Parts: sequence; structure tokens; C-alpha cells
Amino acid sequence: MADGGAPTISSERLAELSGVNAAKVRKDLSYLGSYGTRGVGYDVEYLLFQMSRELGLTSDWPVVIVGLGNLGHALANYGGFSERGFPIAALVDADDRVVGTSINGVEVRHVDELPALVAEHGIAIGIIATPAHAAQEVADRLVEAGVTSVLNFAPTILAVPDEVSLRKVDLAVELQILSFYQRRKGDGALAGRAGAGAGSSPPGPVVPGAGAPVGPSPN
Amino acid sequence: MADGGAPTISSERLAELSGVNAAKVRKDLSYLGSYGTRGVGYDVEYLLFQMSRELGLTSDWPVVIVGLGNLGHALANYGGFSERGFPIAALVDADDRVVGTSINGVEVRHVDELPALVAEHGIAIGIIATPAHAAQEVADRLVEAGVTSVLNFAPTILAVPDEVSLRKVDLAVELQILSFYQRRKGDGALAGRAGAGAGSSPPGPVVPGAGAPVGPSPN
DNA sequence: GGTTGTGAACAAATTCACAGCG
DNA sequence: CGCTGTGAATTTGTTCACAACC
Repeated sequence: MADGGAPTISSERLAELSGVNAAKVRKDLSYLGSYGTRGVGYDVEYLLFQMSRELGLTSDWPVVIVGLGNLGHALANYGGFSERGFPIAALVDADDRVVGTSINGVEVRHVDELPALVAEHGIAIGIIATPAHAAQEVADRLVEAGVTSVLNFAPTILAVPDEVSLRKVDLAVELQILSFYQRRKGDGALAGRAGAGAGSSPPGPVVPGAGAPVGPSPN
Repeated sequence: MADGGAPTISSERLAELSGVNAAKVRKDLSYLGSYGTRGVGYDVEYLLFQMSRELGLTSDWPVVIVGLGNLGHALANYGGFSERGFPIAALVDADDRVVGTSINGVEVRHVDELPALVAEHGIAIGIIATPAHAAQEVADRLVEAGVTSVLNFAPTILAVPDEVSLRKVDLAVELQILSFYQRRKGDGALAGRAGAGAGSSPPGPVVPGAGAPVGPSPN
């Protein structure tokens, strides 16, 4: 709405766009404070600012990307990070053939320099884009270097100290969720919202055998 | 647990490992049926199978990846998909310099061939790894070709028909979530679980200014 | 007239607590 | 005796509905 230049928006419209109930929009927004105007709606820019503020998105959080294979490269080239307040302050890899090259104006440094880089740039978030087998060691090194949040793209479960936040992006899980809706379509059941819509059975192709839910046999 | 070879597991232990209440584990599992043994616990392999079955993960869902830049390459090379029942059946791109090359034994075809590829391989899921500006057109073509689920990595909001499932992986949002926990650490407030733990304030570096939550001024 | 903000009503989810079973 | 499975109690979340206000 902000990009489109609309000055205000009603809870009704927000509800429509996000696929939820208007009362819920209002109640949720009310927890931020009373930023709406009765009879008019919410000032788009102002609401956006208040939401950003409450979510702590008003300051930058420099990040380091560890591992510059295909995925690391993709992440480093992805402009959306800086734009959204997460400038890529450093890139590190263990491979000497990669160290010294530059991506998007940032030079790849050796992983041994992590502590210095973290301190220098005030990095709080580390992104792991290494192969699975290297991920745990990288996580340990990140934590050691002072990073307090880790975003893991490697297909492995990592262990970090309790005080370190950890999130895992598991691409296969995303596909599993989609395939779950798929199956429901096959069943002819009504599907919930998957990001921006999912419904009942279209002509669509392929529905490999997957039995309908089975009633449990009593113990 | 299965990898570790444990034959059974209790709801108590599952709860511990996943950070939830044991009663919840039991109640949730009970919806699958009565697959536990009183006084013993759940048979790990058997439970795993029943869960897979209920989630519809017992059959393969071939996927197509559209766009073979860094991210597309990374996805195509990522072995975890086939392993988890999502074989990469096709790769397509619009760039003639990429078309004809092979990744992981799969040849990159021209995007115009989408309908044929979808039909041939019974593809139900399309993965969009193109630049943002191309994403909507790709989505349209995927739907046109008969794909019924779309996983979008491009940093854009896509519109698809209601009957098509859509998920978006937004990497910046993942970082936002981490930074939200960051801020809570700064506040000294207790943090919830972020995948595998988040807690109170460690020595950690950098905490750029972000004001504490402010009480709303009454209308 | 239109839309917010919010108590109250309602609905859903979680946890308790214990009977039942292995 | 230990652990599941599950009604009942409790807590949490959502929606209704309307007074307050622009």
C-alpha cells in the first residue's frame, strides 16, 4: 500500500489483503497503540513506522555469510538484505580458491578471521551456507566469535548454546507443506491458506497414490 | 532417534527434544491413532512411518526449478530434495546460454517447454528461482502448464488462482525474526524458542538503539 | 456515514490429572 | 510400576457487536 502511495487503509481492506478477519486486524494493531483514525482508517506510512519500530526494524543488523558455494553466492548477490536493514558486512569461506574474490563489493575473507570481522563490524547474525558436514563447526566458530543469532541453510540440525537464537531454513519442509495441500486437493477437502491461497480440486495433473486418512483402530 | 537406532521413545522425551509439553505430544499423536504402547512408549520406526503416511510423504512429488542463476543452481545441486521425496524432474530457464547445460544430470530446457515437461513428468510443484521482475510471468506460465503448487524464492508477492497453493520463502523475514529475538535479549526480557533456543542477555556485541516498547497514548 | 477500539461471547488449543493398560 | 490416551479444566485466541469518535 505504501509503494502504491495510498495514504490510509482500513482494517477491512487489510483483512481482505491478508485473508483474515477485520476484527483481528484491529485487535492486533491495537496492541501497538491507537494509531488509527475512526471513520478514516490507518495512516499507511505512520502504521508502517510504528510496526517497524515495535519489531525492532529501525536499526541495521549487519550479517556475515559463511560458505560461498552456490547458495552463499546467491545470498550474497541477493539485494534484498541490505534493503531491509541487514547489510552484508562480511563473507567468509574456508576454501583458499574463494578467499580473496569479491561478491557485490565485499571481499571474501578466511573463516579464521571471523572473530576480528564480527568485532569490527558489530555483527550479531551469522548465516550458514556451507555443506552439511561443515555446519556444526561453523556454528561453533560463529558463537565463539560473538554472534548471537544463527540462520542455518545447511540440511543439518545444529546445537548452539541456549542464549543463541537459531533458525533453520529447510527447503524440503517447504515442499512437504505444499505437497500436503496437494494431497488435500486430491481428497477433495477444502484447503486452508498456504501463503496466498489454496482451494479445492482443479484439473491439475499427477496425484500419486496416497491413501485417505484412516480412522485409528482403538488401542 | 531413528538414525540413532533407538527402538522406542516416550512422549516425555519427545516433549523435551521439541520443547513442548508431554501431554501435547500425546494428544497430537493420538490424532494419528493409537500407536504407542502403555508403559513403554512409541516405536520409533513405526511412528515415523505413520506420520509420513498421514502427511502424504509416502509417494514422490516431482518438481521443476525455474531460473538457474546462483539460487537455482544451489537448489538444483542440493541433494536433500530427491532424498525427501521431491525429485528434480526438470530445470528450465529463459537464457539460451544456460539452456542445454546440465546440473546434477538434469539438462536445462527452455521455459517454453514447460507444458510438455510438466505433462511428461507429472510435475505438480514448481519452484521459482528467477529475478523478481520475471517471477509473476513464470508463475503464470507454471499455472498455465498445469502446476498446482508454487514455491517462490523471488522477493515479490505473486498472484495465483485460488486453487493453486503458493508459498514464499522470504530470506529477509527470517533475518527479521532473528533480529526480533536479538532485541528482546537487549531488553533483558525472556525470549521464546527460535527453532532451538533463545534466552536472556549474553555478552554479545552490537545492540543498536531501538527504544523499549512504548505505552500507547489513549486515542 | 464510516471506521476504530474493545469488552463480552464464543471457539480453539493446551494442560492437567488420572483411569486403563502393558 | 510406567507410560499412554483422553475427558475435563484451564488458558489462550478469535470474533461479535457496538459505543465512541472523526
